[in-house]
Amino acid sequence: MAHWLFKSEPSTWSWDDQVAQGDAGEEWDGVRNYQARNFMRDMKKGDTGFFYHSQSEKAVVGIVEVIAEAHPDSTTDDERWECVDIRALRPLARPVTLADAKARPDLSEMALLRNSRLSVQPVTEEEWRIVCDMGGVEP
DNA sequence: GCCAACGTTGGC
DNA sequence: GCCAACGTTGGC
Repeated sequence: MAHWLFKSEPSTWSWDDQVAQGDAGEEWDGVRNYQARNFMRDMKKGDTGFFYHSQSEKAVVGIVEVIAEAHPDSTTDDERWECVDIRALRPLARPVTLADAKARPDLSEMALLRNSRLSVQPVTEEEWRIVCDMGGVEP
């Protein structure tokens, strides 16, 4: 099972919005970047990911699960763009901030730190365990 | 609010 | 196919 990171501006789509969708989840639509789209195409049902708040908060706040694999993005007729569906699994006991992650030498290779503009990113098994541990949540 | 980094577009 | 111009994102 692979791990990922989904980035969102809380003012546009927040963790609370995601939680409100319950187990039905929601499309991760609106992505218009090939790299991010390609990562979504690689996702499998049951993969898990971090939900990251950009802008004001800059922290991983929750864990989500992929519940539907890549399909056309309903917000556009452009067939190039696809997205997955995700649902909220559980919040982190303590959000892991960007500053927290930067302070960890063992997270220095994380895509979040190396390419801050990528909105959907892969997370390695090791990074997954470290961030879950820092956040006080079961991996 | 600014600016650096990066992706995309379009002219040649 | 290259590269300059432009737009967007996100950290500070």
